Amino acid sequence: MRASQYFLPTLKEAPSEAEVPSHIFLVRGGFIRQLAAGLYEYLPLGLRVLKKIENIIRKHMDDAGALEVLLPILTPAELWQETGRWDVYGKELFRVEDRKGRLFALGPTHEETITDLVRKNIRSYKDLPKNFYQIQTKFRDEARPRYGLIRGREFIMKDAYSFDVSEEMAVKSYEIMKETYNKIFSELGLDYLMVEADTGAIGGKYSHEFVVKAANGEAHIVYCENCGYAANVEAAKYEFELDKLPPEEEKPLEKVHTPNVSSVEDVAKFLGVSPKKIVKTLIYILSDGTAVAVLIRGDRELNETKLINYFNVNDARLATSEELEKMGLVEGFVGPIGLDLPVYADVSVQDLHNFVVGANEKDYHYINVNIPRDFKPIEFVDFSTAREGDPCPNCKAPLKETTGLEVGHIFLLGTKYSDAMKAYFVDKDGKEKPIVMGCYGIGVSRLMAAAVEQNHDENGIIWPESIAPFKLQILALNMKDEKIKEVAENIYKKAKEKGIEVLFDDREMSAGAKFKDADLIGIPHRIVVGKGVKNNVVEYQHRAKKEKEEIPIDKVDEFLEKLR
RNA sequence: CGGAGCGUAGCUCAGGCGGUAGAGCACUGGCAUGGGGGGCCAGAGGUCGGCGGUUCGAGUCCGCUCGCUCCGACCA
Repeated sequence: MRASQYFLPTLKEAPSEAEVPSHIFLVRGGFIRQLAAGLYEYLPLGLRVLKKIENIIRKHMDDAGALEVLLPILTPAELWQETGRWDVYGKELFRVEDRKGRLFALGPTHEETITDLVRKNIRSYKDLPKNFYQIQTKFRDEARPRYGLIRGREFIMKDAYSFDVSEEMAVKSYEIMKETYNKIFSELGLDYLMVEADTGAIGGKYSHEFVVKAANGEAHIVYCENCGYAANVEAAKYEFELDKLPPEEEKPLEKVHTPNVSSVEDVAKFLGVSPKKIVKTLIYILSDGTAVAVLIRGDRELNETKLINYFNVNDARLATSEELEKMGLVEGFVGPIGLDLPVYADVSVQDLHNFVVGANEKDYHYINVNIPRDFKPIEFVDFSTAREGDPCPNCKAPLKETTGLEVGHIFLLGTKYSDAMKAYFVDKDGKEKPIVMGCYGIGVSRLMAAAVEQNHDENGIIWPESIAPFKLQILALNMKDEKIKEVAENIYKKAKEKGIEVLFDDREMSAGAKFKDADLIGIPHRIVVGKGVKNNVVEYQHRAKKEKEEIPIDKVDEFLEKLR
């Protein structure tokens, strides 16, 4: 491709709305443009990268026996109502109405559609297993789109759905996808982790996330360098047994005056005790309307995902000040003793002795509280958010924490959707059974951003070889110099003949501008044709490296052969 | 959805005391150049996000509204 005939609208300055490296460089390099919040246009250069990513995914999905389909973006509301997600999915679902007033959703994911297709067309165990996938635009009306391609309202996703006769077989399908995903992310050249995850709104029995390590990532991960355990902090088990305080003899319960002292830090300082001996009492309102009290040790953070999962509700939120007041509670001094609410406790509170809680009275706390002498929680549950330094649930070594971008997520769904939508098959024994499902997503457009987050320097992008828009870039530094032009044209012709994807910068611009553009765009291999032609040499440089190498013009052919 | 910031040329931004708008880069034509966004000359480009109000007069003041971004909540 000749740069003079291509479309390279590169920018010298970062657009004011861009904050993170991937957003800045993808816009500056002429890969994407923003149309509106969370909506991006893919320019020719950007689309080349996107297609490369898609094709790597496609190749591995096909190898794994998955079958590509293409489902409508519009999905009838009735399907969403069947599974109940028309209401559960909330405002994130883009809803549209046709001329007759029939409601549709712009698909944010396609469990409903694919399950409908399967229930209408698969009747027998002989038709199973099946795994269908598609690569398509998805729509989610994000409350806060951000970071360019990392979180858009319209984005490209590869979604796959497996259908099996039993959970045992579904686990096999799941394991095949796990392996396939590892192949895909390896080939993409990314530094990633596979982590245990929560299933969230998609639901299901268990799931794994694939997370690309990145400073700007929204996923919080703990991992163990010793045994390889890795999990999203939302899903990571908290190994409290190793974090317990030593046993103590019970002291008598005492109410103490703590004027204007309510936060854990303040109470700890005021009473001269460790935050580990203070127990927070949090009042949560579950989405079914019930209020519960949840206790957690002062140094731990409650994990709402674990709370929601435990109570099996759609949502949970902290009670507001007004609600606390209505219940007769004093904000900042809430405690479990004499509390007229169901009390649950995080495991961090188990076997804790002589601790501090609010006294349900302004400016008073109880000290030397002990379970079960002073109160008794209904149950001890793991509600704690995992964090750096916690013991690994497998091997007890201290966990490390990191942030990353979730680029893939696989779920063993079980029969959640097949039950709701009556997707049944007739088994060998002649009985009708629900099909057991799994679903598997990859954020294709987000991957493009993730690759840049992980591969850039101060001058621009350094594309991994497998997804670079071109493999080779030729810079002719002075197109008015006949010799330079001739040599460059010749190399370009040869590279094309060898089937190398090459971008030939034949534009009539200053040399400096060409170098800057080349660095920004980040094509891995670069041949510079400049004043060296007088000595019959051209220069080779890899985008990721500083060193330059001189190649005699008559050896260029061999050199290109190596690039093939 | 809560909190904050910002909308002026294609891009990045200045002007803000009310008196009819500027820079750099980009763009067009020309010249000289050609190894890291370099130089010179000439030119084109704006209902100052929108609506309404105050005023003789509004980019500037006031109200509303739309858009974009950031922090948080939420979310794959």
